[in-house]
Amino acid sequence: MAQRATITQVAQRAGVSIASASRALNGLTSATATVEAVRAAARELGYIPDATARSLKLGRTLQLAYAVADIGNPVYVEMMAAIQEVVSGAGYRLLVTNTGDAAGTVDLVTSLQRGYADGMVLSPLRVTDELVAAVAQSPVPVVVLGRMPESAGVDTVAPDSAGGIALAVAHLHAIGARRIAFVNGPADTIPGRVRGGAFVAAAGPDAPVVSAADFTAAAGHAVAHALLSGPDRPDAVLAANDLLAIGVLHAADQLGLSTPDQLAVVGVDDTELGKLFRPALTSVDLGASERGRRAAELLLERLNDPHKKPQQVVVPAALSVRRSSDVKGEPMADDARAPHQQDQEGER
Amino acid sequence: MAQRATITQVAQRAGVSIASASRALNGLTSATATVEAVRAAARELGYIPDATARSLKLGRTLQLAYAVADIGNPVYVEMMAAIQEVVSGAGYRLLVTNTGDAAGTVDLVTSLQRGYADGMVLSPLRVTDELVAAVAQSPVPVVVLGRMPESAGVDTVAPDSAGGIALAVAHLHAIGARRIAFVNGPADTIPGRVRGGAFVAAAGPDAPVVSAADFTAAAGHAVAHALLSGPDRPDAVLAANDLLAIGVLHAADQLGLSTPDQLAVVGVDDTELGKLFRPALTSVDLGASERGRRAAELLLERLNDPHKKPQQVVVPAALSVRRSSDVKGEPMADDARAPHQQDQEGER
DNA sequence: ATGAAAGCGCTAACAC
DNA sequence: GTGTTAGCGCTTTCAT
Repeated sequence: MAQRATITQVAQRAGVSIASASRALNGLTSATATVEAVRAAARELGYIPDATARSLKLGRTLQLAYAVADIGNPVYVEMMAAIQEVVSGAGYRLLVTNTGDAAGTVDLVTSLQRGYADGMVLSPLRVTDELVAAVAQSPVPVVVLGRMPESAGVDTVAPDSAGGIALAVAHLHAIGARRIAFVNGPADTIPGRVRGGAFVAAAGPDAPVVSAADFTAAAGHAVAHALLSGPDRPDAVLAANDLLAIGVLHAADQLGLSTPDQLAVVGVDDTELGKLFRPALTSVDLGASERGRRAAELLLERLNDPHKKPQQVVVPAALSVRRSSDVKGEPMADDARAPHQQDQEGER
Repeated sequence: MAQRATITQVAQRAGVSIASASRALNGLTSATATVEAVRAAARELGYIPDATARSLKLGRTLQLAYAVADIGNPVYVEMMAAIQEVVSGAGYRLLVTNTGDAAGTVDLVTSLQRGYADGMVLSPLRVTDELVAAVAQSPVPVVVLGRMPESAGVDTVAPDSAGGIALAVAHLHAIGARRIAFVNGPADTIPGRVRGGAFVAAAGPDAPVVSAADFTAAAGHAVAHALLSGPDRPDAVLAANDLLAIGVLHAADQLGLSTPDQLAVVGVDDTELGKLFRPALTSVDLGASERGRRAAELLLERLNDPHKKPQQVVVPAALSVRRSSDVKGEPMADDARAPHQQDQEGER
C-alpha cells in the first residue's frame, strides 16, 4: 500500500509553484518547459490527483447515484447496466443503493443533501406526495424512472405499458384466442395497477382478471392452477410479468394443457428467463435497457443545463413473439413495435 | 433545489464558534445549552454536513467499490446484492464499476489512488502478474473474489469448485450414470480452467470433455447437440454453469432424449433460471451470495485493522438435486454439503 | 467548555 | 507565464 503523493510534492520536485503544477497538469497556459518538468515530476512520484480534494474545490463529485428498491430484480439490473455504461462513458462513477421500502426512498433522496453525488436516477416503488416533495427539494437533479405528476417538475422516463399490453392482447386475438385472462401481481403495486388497468382497457371489462400474491412464479402457478381448473377456462393468459407467466406455464403443464394450442401464454418484461424457457415465452418488451439509458442521458443533459425544461419520456414497447403463443395463423414476426406509443420526448 | 446550509451558518445562528458547532453536532464535550442551541439552529436551517468536506478532513470517503467484469451476469449480481447489504449496514456507500477486459481491471485498481473509495471488492476476469502487482500497490485494501497467490498478501474469497464438482460427479454415479461428460466453457477463462480441472480430477482422465465457445445456452446447445448425436453417447452431462446446462437440455429435448432417464443433466451456480426451468435443474451451489457477504466482511475487518494477517477464505459448495437428475434410486435430498470442503478461513 | 486557527489537497483569481 | 493567496466545508489541536 504505497503512500500517495500530493501536488505540493510534485511542485517542489519540479521546482515550480503549486499553482503552476496544477496548471501544467490540467493543460492550462504554461510554458512548455514547465509542463515537461511537472509531468516528469508527477510521473516519478506516481502522482494521481485526489478525488475528494478536487470535488471539494470544484463543487462536483463526478459521481451519480442509482437508487432502486430491489437490486436483485433482473429488470433493474438491466437498467443498471445501461446506466453504468452511459455514466462511466461520461466520466462519472456510479453509486448503487437499495432503497427498500417507500420510507427509505424519501430518506435516500434527502440524503443527497450530503453532496456525495451530483445527481440521481431513482426507481421508486411507489410515488407518494412526500416523495414528490423530497425530489422537488433535492439540491441535485433527480431523474425518475416511472411516472410523476408533471407539476413535480422533474425528468421522468416511463415504459409504455398500455401500448405494450394492447399489443399483446391484439396478438392473442389475432391467433384466435377467444377468452383471454390476465394474471396480475398485487394490485397495490405500481406495475400491478398500471398493467391491470391497461389490460382492462385493451381486453374489455368482461375479461377475467386474477391477482397473484406477488410477482413470482410460485404465486403465478398457484393462481393459474385455480384459474385453469375452474369453469370457463381461458384459452390464453397474459401475465403481468415473465415470472408469473412461467408459473402459468408450470400450471398448464401440470394440468396437461398443451401450449400454445390449448393455452397461449404471454408475459411482460422480455427477460432472459423467458427466452430460454421451453416453450420459449412470448413477452412484452418494455425496453428496460433503453429506459435506463435514456434516464442516464437525461441526467447528464440536465447537469449540463440545469434550467432546461423537464421532460417526460415514454419508451416504446414491443412484442417478442415466441413459441408460447405461436400458432400457425400468425406469421413468425419476432418483433413488433407498438403502434400507439406516446413518446412525448422533445428535442435531442 | 434548495440551497445547502454550512456549519458556519449554523454556528452563527446558534451564536457559537464553528468549532463548538462541530463538537455539539458530533457529540463531543460541550455544554448542554450549546448542544441545544446548535441542534435547534441546524434543524431550522435544514443543515446536513457535506460528505466531501468531511471526507477530505477525515481522510476516508465512507465509500467502498465493487468491481466486476460483467455486471449483467446473475452470479455477480447476487454477490453485489450481498455486498451492498453488508456495506450499507456498516454505513458505507457502494460504488459499482464494470472492468471489462483484463487491462481495464488493472487500470481500475490503480485508479484507487484517486482516493474515491476506502477499499474495494474485486472480481477479476483473469489474474495476471500485473494485476497482482497493482493490488499489492493499492493505497487502500482490496479483497479479491477468486484465488490469488498467497504471496500477494491480500484477502481472498473463493468458491470450492473442486468440492462442488466432486459432489455432482458422485451424485451422478450414485444414480447409476456410467458415462459422464463435461460441457465446459472456454478453457482460457478462470472458471473454465478450474472447473474443467476439477471434473477431470473427479471423473477420471478418460471422461469425455467438450468446450463450448462461451458460457451461454446457445453455445451449450451447439456443443451438446454434437456430443449427443455422436457415438458413445453419455448418459449424464455435467455443465460448467447453468446456462450451458440449459443448452444441453434444449439439445436433449430436440433429439428426443428424455431427462433424466436417458440423460441426466447437472449445472453449476444454482441460479434462479435452473430452479424455474422444466425439468428443474440439479445444480452445484457455489455460494455466490455467501462469497459476496464474506468478501465485504473481510474488507470491513481489514479497514478496522490494516495489519491483520491476510485470509484465504473458501466458501463451501453444496448440491441442489432437482428433477433433471432425479431418478428413483436416489432419495430426494434437496441439499447436500460438500464433504471435502477446504475452508481455510482462520478465526471469526 | 469554548474560540481561534491550522490544514486536509486542490483550483482559481489576482497581481506581477 | 508564474507565484502568492484565498478558500471549498469540515474537524481538531492548542490555548484559554
